[in-house]
Amino acid sequence: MGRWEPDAGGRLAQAALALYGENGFENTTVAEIAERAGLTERTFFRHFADKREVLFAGGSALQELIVSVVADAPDSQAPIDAAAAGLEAAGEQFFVQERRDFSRQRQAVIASNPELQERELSKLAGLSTAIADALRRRGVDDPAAALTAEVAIAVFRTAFERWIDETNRHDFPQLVRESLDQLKALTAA
Amino acid sequence: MGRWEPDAGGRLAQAALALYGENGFENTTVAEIAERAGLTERTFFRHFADKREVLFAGGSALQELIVSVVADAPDSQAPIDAAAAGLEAAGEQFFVQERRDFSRQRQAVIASNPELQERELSKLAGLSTAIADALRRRGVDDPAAALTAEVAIAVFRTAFERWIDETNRHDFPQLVRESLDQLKALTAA
DNA sequence: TAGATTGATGACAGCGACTGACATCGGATC
DNA sequence: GATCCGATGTCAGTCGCTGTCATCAATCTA
Repeated sequence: MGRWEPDAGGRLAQAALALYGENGFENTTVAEIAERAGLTERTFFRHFADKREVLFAGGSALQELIVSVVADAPDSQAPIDAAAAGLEAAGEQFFVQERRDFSRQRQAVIASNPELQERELSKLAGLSTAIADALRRRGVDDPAAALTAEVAIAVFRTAFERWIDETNRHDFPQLVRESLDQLKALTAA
Repeated sequence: MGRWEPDAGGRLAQAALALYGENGFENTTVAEIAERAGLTERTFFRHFADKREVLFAGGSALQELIVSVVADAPDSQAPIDAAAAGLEAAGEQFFVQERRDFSRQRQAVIASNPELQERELSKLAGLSTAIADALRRRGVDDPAAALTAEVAIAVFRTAFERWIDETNRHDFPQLVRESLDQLKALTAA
């Protein structure tokens, strides 16, 4: 048995999401989050750079997975399809049925606060440049790489919104494919 | 003669840009900005919502101009061309030769600080939705309106980067047209 | 013209996000 | 068994930002 309860970061993230949902982001203090997690405010800032980051901690693993799939895609695959394959793979690992309620709650919190929306935009921009870099390493040149990455982000957002939707019955990879097909049809017109 | 020196907001913005450039955004306190402008910290926050916003105050006028041009574009014009016309008009009014140094300095400050980059992303996202709304009012339906707006933002960013560039000799509207043409050629391939 | 009103600013107290420095102590290492 | 290490606690401090009330020149009003 360790000196402390395990998974301090996870407990902090869980407490934060719960409190942000209950009282709103701006009405929640970091001290309250830490207290619910059985820790101190100082420890919160050792695990997360700031009060917003606690909602985006999982993003780096997501990004790494997408980038690795794009990097390992067969050469025959078109850039946009390689990027979409990355999104599908991410969906299979991160956006699964059991996490839908969590994702919904998290997204509701983000949607209700401008500071959190700013951070989300920043994270998506970072993901876009990471995908663009991966495409360039595949030999795609600019500005095609950057544009393809931005389109991929648009597909990702669309698919995620649909996946979150109450009435949705499809899984994330399928929604990625549908969104991508619709986009292709649009640009073909 | 008034009770106070005129243009308090302008003086604050000027002092802020200078200090951010001299010492960096995070090493500059709002009290310092206010002092250089001959005002108090409290007054700063009456003119600007927060320490970042002082660099983005002009953005609303830019957005309004772009939206109005998009709204008044002839019906015969394709959505993307209407959006581009808005960007060109904005360039003629805001991105003129005399302001190039100012824009460069401002952009250098933003580029050197993540918080400011977040705010800029947020402003561009707001501009994108405003353009998309204007296009919808012209009868463009989704998702074409949203996608066209995002493409317009990409064109704007590209044109702005080139306009800022030391070696550039072209004016902003021309760079908008060039960037748009390159983008069209890309999607046509 | 005297008095009321307005609007931009100042003064001040206070909260909360975030940081630096140092102490603590169970577990791993040698 | 001594030593080191790493996660946490404690505490003081800075700074962004807000609420509240006072000030006072300009302007309006009776």
